[in-house]
Amino acid sequence: MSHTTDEPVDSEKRALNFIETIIEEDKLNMKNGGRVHTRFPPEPNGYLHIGHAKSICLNFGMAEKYGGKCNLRFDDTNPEKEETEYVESIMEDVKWLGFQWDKEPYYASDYFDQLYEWAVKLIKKGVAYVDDQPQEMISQQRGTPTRPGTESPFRNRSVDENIDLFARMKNGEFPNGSRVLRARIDMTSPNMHMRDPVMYRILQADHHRTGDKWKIYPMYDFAHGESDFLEGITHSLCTLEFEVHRPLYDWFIDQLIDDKSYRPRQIEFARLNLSYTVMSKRKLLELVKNNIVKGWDDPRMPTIAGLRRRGYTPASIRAFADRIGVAKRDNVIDVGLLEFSVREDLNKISPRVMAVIDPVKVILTNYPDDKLEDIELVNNPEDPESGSRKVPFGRELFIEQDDFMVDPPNKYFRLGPGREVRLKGAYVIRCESFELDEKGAVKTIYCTYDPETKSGSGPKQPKIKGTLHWVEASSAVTAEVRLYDRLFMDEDPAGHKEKDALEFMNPDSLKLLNNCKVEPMLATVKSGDKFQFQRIGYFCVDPDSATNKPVFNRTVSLKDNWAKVSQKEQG
RNA sequence: UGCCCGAUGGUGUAAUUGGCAACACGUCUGACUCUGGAUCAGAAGAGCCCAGGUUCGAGCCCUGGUCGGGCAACCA
Repeated sequence: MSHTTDEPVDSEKRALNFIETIIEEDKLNMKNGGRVHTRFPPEPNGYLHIGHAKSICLNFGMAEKYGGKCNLRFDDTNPEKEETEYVESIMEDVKWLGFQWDKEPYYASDYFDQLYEWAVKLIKKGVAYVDDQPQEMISQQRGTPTRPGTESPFRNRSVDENIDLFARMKNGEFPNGSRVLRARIDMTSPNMHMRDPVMYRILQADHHRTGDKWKIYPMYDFAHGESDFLEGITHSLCTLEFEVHRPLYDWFIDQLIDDKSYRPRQIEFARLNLSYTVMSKRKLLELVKNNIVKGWDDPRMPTIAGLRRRGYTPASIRAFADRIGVAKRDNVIDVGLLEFSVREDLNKISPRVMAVIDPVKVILTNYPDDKLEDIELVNNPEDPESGSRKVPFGRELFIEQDDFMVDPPNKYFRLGPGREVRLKGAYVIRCESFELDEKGAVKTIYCTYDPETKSGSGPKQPKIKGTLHWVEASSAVTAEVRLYDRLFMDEDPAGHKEKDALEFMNPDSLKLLNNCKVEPMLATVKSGDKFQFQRIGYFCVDPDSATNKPVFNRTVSLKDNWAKVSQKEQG
């Protein structure tokens, strides 16, 4: 009963998921020679999203865990929707997630010749025929889930006639849509997919790889199982909606291949749903087309490109995929879990910096006018290797508006008239007075500092509850910060029968802050750089940045207990 | 009136394959803290969709329901 080889390296005897259980059984029984070969088979007609990431992690993960291989295969059987642009973005995303496919990417279109040959073989066997009927007629004859279909009048054509017609379809002798090749199975099958499914349609369209070579294209159902077979796939992992297709795939292979020593096995799992977002390509496309977001890589999008721009790390997405598990029941995963996964990773790796996103000026009335001193700050307390840096400190500073209240409640550990607070890494200051502008907003806060309390070296180190982050005014760099929130206000925006998801858009999903003050070092930051803005959250440099004009995307906020406490107090 | 899946704390996933339900996130306490972060310690929360049956014993097996999802593109 011992699993002879390939025990998972990460030890931790975590329970197996149902797919791992199947794979281990298959290996034990030496099915397909005990090999494990999976594949990730996207259609290049859109950008990958977090749901695909689940599938990618699963497919590549199983191959990795069991010492097998995983192919990247583009299911490009519909030339009307597919483009090279998508092929490239998909490859980029898979690599970025940290996976390497076996050899070169595969394409279903590489098999068009083989598929054609196989179709002819099925015709010769008498299990495929050309149907001259229009689409509507075929669809009508298919019946409904509860009513059997009826047979096409062309179903019993001679093999010769079928061969001839199919060849002429291929040669482009017939207009689009005028004829199809169908499998001859069973029009009364309780499984709709077995009711003489279409195998080939006439489509005089240029294909992104085969150009104008083909006038007919195979349907996904006829290409997919065969592609798996041709690549030696052992475990074909896909989402639940293909469960009812499986008998068809098996039927095709059994008709085509007599030697039963090797067969791919399809295993279906439930697709990922994330709360407060939509996951279908169609809906995501709608968001892009209607300019609700700024593109496929808008940081609010659940696309891989969007998450990347938002500041998510590959490791965090892999950890997320790992945590959500795989099963067959419908699920809606709390976005909070995704957020937890980034925080966990970013907490370990991101340098802490000082940034005030909603600044208010503080003047230290007893601090020398022209003096600037260097304050030494630790880069990342979670990572001793990360060292420290110097940040200027002076008489005029910025702190966060939120960190000052004219009339603060008891549990507010920050600044207010007469209150004391520590400036991170620097001194304890005391608020003596403040000044309001015409609108009644706090304009300037006047404080005194206690030179004896300098962080570390000062003789006085009083216990102070509140510590604030700050930025020295004269050296501060002005930055733009983009605060993102969930795109939808409903937990399951696509789950309403009578309402469109777009009715649940969150009007505040993007908040632009143009006058943020950040420490000098951040003037020369690079796109993609990640930081923790002390006490605020994790931020990532957006490609829109320029030297001295950095733009930061908020990846995720820090957990905020004060927000909870203050909310409770308000009732 | 058809066929195929599924049903375990708020969410997701487990249960050595019949022996009184575990883990993660979340929630709540408390400790610690120059990030109200992190970390650490602890707690609450399901009696496993329902009803029968098999069994000494069932979340795991059987039967019948209920509820949820999928299936009727010349899409994938």
